[in-house]
Amino acid sequence: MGEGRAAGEEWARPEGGSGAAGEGRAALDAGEEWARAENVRELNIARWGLVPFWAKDVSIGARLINARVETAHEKPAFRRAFALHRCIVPADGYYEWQAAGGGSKQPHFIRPADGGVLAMAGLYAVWRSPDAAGGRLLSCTILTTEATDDVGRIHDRMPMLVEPERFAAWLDPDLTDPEEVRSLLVPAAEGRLESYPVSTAVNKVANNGPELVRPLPQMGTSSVSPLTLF
DNA sequence: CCAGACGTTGTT
DNA sequence: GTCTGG
DNA sequence: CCAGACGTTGTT
DNA sequence: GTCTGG
Repeated sequence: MGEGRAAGEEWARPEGGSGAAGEGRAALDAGEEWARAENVRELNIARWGLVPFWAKDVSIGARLINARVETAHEKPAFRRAFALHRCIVPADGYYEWQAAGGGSKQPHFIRPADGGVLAMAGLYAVWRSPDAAGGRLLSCTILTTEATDDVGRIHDRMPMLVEPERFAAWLDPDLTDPEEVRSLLVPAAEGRLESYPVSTAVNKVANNGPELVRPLPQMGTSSVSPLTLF
C-alpha cells in the first residue's frame, strides 16, 4: 500500500495470559506487561509506523509503516507483533496512486463498495517512552497484500483486510502460531472495494479534511482542449 | 567478537 | 540522487 | 506514498 | 532482542 491518510484509531487486542513463545522469553517487552494488565479489547490511538519494543528511538517507525503479509511472520521487526500483537485499523478507505502519463500520478480513494468501514489488518507495539503519556508509545503498522483485480489496475498492493467473521480469531492473543495466524488472512472478495480519482491535494501531507476524499470532477475526454496535450 | 540492521514502495 | 519527515 | 532537504555553530 | 555481515 502506498499510503493512507486513514482513520487514526486502532482497535487493538492485547496479548493474553500464557507466557511469551519464541524469542526473548526473558525479554523486557513493554507490550507484554501492558497486555497482561489490560487483557481486554480496546480502542486506542496509535502512531502509524511500528516502533518495536527493542528500538532505541522512534525514528525506525518511519520505515515500518507497512508489513508484507507474505513475510511479516519471519521478519525480525514484525514477527513478534505478528504472533502476539495484532490489531484492526478501521478506516473509511485509503489512497493509492496510479501511474499516469509522463511520470505523473493520479491519486485515487479506495473504499468499501457497500459504504461500510474498512477493517485493515494491523500489528501494534508498545514502546517504553519517557515522553509519551503513561510512559508508553503505542504504534502500529498495516499489513499489505497483492491487490485484487478490481483495484489492481490502480496499484498492485493493497491493505490486508480482516473479514468480520475473523475479527475474533485475528485479535485472539492465545492464537500465536504464525501459520495459523496466516491462515486467517484471506484475499478480499472481488468487488468488495470501489475507487475514484481525487485531487492531488492529498499529495501534500499538510492537507487534511473531507475535501481530500471528494471525487475529482470528471472531465470528459471530449471537453479537454487539444491545447492541454501540449 | 563487534557493528549495524531490523522495511516497503516504486524507479532507474 | 538519496535520505528524512510528514 | 510525496515533499523537501541536502549544513554547522552555538543558542533558545 | 536477534540476526547478519565483516
